[in-house]
Amino acid sequence: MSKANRTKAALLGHARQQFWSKGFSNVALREIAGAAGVDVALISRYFGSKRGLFDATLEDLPTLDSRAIENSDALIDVVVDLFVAAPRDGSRPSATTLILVNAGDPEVGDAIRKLYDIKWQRQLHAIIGDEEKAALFTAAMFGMSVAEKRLHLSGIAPPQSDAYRAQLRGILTAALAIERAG
Amino acid sequence: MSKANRTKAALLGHARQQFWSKGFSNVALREIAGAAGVDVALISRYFGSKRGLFDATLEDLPTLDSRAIENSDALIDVVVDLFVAAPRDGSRPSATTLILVNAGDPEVGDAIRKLYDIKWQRQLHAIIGDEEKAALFTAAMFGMSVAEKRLHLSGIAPPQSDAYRAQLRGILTAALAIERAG
DNA sequence: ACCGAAAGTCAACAATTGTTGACATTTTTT
DNA sequence: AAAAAATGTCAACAATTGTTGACTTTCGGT
Repeated sequence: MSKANRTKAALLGHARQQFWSKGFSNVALREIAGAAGVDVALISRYFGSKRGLFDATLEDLPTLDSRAIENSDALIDVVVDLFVAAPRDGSRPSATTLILVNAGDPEVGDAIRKLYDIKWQRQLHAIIGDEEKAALFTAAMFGMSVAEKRLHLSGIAPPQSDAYRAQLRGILTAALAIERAG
Repeated sequence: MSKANRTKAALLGHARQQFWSKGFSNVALREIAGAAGVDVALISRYFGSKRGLFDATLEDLPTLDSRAIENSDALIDVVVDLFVAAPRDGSRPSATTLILVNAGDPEVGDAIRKLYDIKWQRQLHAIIGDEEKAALFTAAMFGMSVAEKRLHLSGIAPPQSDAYRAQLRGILTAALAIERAG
């Protein structure tokens, strides 16, 4: 890897870490450049603008591969594993966190929501086969993410315990079991 | 009401509307002052600082009165009513929205979470009587809030329809019904 | 070793933002 | 009506931020 590419990668890594945990507007480019041990000007050169750098981090957003998941039970396994496997040291904030911390930002909010729709919601709909259940499933996912990562509720089990898996599995299963309304 | 108090109230109202929908750091004081038809300098005079004005809006955070709610069934009714009654025109953003849009803000995030704990989580715990169920209940609440107000998922029913009430009631009931893990 | 491109630094910019103090206007009190 | 207090405006500040262009330094190929 060329020197420039290594620098780009370093910038991208720190950018993701910061943008995805504090939100687009709460991060100063000089922080990112400083963390990467490089001058701010390189960001403009390599990524065009702050927004360009942010958009580049969005490439890292994981996709739910609907072909590899046969039914709702398998889906729950995959999602639970994703949640449990996510590092808690802040080195790689989750996709749900990305969405949450940018929820109020008028500049990037729409772009993120659109991306989430394409990379997650459509696959969920395809797997679950019911738009309402897919929406409630998403609600359960984000709810757990907020409760654990943002509110730090003491009623949520430690993130890598079996009890946590059970809670997560419980609410996801329950969301899928809600019978159609009206 | 004195002239000054009316101005204070106007500033406070627009501040709440903006802070609670876009987040603390995404709002410029000149926007708020402009909306109130007054000069920015008055904010410093009446509220000390931007943070002072923000903290003043936090007084409006609704409290869950645990004494008036006898059991979990009544709790669900109250919460569903709160969600359905919330105005959707942005004039009075909900408490959940306040927390979500400020999730990534290092400056005010902690203060808000502490306040939520005092004004909501403890009451929920008292009513439900089980810390784990209270946490899952909160997760369900926030999940629905994200799914509807932020992600605008088409699988969520229109916010004031009976179908929406049913969805909300469904996931809240389900959260309380999850049997203890491990 | 030399040359040129690649990689990076530095200083300065314009815009925005929170905050402050001096000043003007309005309202109340004497 | 005059004085005084309350209310509000205005201009300027210092700090921060994204962005740009000119200048250095580093490095690979000849």
